[in-house]
Amino acid sequence: MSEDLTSWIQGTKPEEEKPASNESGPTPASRRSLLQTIMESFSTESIRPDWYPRVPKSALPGVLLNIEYDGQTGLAKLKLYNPSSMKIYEWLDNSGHHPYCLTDYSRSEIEKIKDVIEHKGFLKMEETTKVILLHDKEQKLVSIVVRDPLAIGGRRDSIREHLGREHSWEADIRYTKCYTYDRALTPGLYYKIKEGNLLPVPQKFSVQDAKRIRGLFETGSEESKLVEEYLPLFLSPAAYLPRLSLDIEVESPIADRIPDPVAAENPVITVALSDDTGTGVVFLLLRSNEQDAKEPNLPEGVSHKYFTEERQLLEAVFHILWRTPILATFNGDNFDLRYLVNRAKRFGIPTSDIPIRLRQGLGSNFEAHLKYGVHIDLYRFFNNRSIQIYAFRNRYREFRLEDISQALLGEGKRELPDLISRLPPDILADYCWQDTHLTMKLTQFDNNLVLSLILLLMRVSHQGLHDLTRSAVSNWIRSLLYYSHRQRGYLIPRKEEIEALKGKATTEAVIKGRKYLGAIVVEPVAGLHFDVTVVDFASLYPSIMKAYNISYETVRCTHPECRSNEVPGTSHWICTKRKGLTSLIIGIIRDVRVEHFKPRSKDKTMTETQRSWYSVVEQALKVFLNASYGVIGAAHFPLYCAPAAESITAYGRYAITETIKQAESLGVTVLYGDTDSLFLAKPTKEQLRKLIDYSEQALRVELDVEKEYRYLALSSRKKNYLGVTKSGHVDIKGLTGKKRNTPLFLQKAFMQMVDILRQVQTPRDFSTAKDRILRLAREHLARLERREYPIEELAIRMQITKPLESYVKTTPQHVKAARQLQDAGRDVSAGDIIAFVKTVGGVKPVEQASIQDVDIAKYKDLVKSTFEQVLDALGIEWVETIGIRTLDTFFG
DNA sequence: GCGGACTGCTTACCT
DNA sequence: ACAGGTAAGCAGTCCGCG
Repeated sequence: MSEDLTSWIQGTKPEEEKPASNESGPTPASRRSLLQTIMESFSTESIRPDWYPRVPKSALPGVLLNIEYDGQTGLAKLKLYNPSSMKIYEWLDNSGHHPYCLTDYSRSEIEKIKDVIEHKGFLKMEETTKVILLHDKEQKLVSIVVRDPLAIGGRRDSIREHLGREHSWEADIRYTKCYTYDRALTPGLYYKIKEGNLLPVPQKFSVQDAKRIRGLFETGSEESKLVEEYLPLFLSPAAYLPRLSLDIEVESPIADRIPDPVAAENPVITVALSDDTGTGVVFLLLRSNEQDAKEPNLPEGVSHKYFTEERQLLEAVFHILWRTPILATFNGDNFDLRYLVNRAKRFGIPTSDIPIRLRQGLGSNFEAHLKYGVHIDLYRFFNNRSIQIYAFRNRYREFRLEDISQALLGEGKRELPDLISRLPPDILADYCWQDTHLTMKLTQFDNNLVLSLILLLMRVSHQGLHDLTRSAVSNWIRSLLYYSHRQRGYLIPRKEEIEALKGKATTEAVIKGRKYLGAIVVEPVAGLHFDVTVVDFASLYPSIMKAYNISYETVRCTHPECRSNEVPGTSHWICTKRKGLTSLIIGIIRDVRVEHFKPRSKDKTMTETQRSWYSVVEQALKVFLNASYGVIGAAHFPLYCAPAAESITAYGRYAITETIKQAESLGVTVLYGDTDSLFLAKPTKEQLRKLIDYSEQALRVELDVEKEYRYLALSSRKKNYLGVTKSGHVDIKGLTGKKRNTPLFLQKAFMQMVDILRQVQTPRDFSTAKDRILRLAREHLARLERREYPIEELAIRMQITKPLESYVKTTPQHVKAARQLQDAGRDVSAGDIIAFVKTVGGVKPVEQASIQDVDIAKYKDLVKSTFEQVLDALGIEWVETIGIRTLDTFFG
């Protein structure tokens, strides 16, 4: 398609280039403030700058941030960001690329379909040859090229409808994606505009890293070819991107009710903006009775400005947003930016002066795009489950700015002394500034981890920032795989084709309603165990995909001679003739992560900056790896293939059961295990080595020593244990005391118990620990009896996961409480966490309850079951803990 | 009319 | 809109009970 771009990525020598462009960019300390620079234009320029859009014939290198479709010209539009000048440039496609789809009809057959040939968007037909992976053959197809994306799909009379779905391929890929893949674009890397053309800017990166990574793969292998494509993505430094953050406050006369961003009925009273150098500004609306307001006390570098007219305040904000290259908000998509737009409309500010474009996203979500720059809504990014779990290891468990910043920054929001509407400007300024400041800090902590991660994920998935930060991991993987199909000339199959050819799963899941059998959880040996070694398979499922060549096209392939290559425990077989694409890609990512980036991210001989970069790459790759198996087994995924997913878990079960057998034959007792891990009782070095060698040789998966416990407390419950490592770190898994819905008083009591256990060194120490735990439990039961805890600490906090009215089968307690809140006039929507207490008659929302309402007996039961999970494992009976005599007192 | 046994629903967790 | 497996608590149902 585009020779210049692809050839560079394939590794031909890039043209000479000055190195300036691939520096990480000026750091905040050494450059001028972005916000200040923008505000200097206040006096000389109008709201919307006359230079917008900036579409130069030649421009400094910039990071490719976004790929959009320009409705006016009907062309793909790229946004590039040059960090030194802090300016965005646009580039419109000049290659004549057009939307298209593929069909198996011949030219002459198509000519008979008048609705296609005479379609107003129809341009031309082109013959092309594609590889059909499902049938391992080549096929001639016709590409139908059209003027605009809607001619292909999205309307009732679109071409794909006239061809018939079963005769059209690749007809539901968004045009911006289609363009990205065909032009081999990598968002997150540097490009430049030269004489009107877009050119990649080669990045210099560590020769040593490149050499080491190349060394992981056999010369001439498919892996070694593909890894050349990946090297620039993994190794080019992430640019430092100057940026702004924003937060607004809106007057709201009713307590507990968030102002409606659609109606936008109430005035915007405060807007705070910050840049990454710590420079900030707070705009304040002075209401009539506030003319002698107290001056706000803001940090150095943060100024404030009063407005008496709201319209002027909005216009000042818009003036800044027209010049903002990257804007970070927290929930700006659905609140701040949306509110600003709708509020501006009420004032009659012309649309052409509003720097924000709102778009309906999935569900009830809105998206707010900046017309000039790009907008990251951190709320949406942190809400991404893969980011929460894999990148941030579940460090935050709720998604409010308060929770996330406390967890990641150790700093929270300002406390509100009163309703927003009743606060004087100086307090509002401080409150609003803090939110803006936290939002900025979330993009900066750990060496700009969040932005670097976003850039890496953009590169690997070949998606622009806007889509990347707003879509889930299945989307990222889909994009990665579609890109590879296009690059290699493979036809992207339709979902129905895969299902029709491969069929359904053949095993039966343990859980009713699931599609196939999953992992094995070993029955724990209840009790206290000293000196336990945990071994686990490194990235088990990705390793299996790699080692056993599992992809949608290789499972149940069409070659009769492959049928003998059976998957244990299933009726499936795997291709022996062709390497699967998913298997190839995931295999490379696995090897590069496990063998290169992960060890280096922990290597103490590296500088901190180096380690942090290795760690970013490692985390980004982990996200793709961890989800790669899941998406194949997800029915909505376009490359869904149940037999492939089922084959992966089947090999997983095979690996763990064979390893258990081997351990036992070596004389090692297996105490517990889950999916890819085994807990071994006092194994010797020799036994461990033999076990690790065995899995490598016989199973072709890597087994590593994961950790060593001084002691491990196992109850008879699976997925429940407490282990103390040799270094004194306590691992707690699955225990009630750690769950977020456990009342706070009990979480604290539980942590006190954990602290007692942390100090245990030898079996002898347990009798002291036992006494102390006994006293602890008694103390808390007595305090309950005396109703000493603040009622908030007794609250059970549970999430409403769907709209309240769709709880029709049963009415769980948190839903009862939520309905009471609703009756009292509060909005409750999916995702909200409801805090309630158990009362004698039922439940009450914590806001409506007093300590006297609380049903103490129910809370004692909770204490009992929480403590029991640990005591069980220590061989202590609860009755024994409380003491026979006191039992009557407490449970009489 | 009531309690125990049972199933199903819901949430939060583990890998 | 990544998967399946497990624990826990409660809601709702059925059954037996002179």
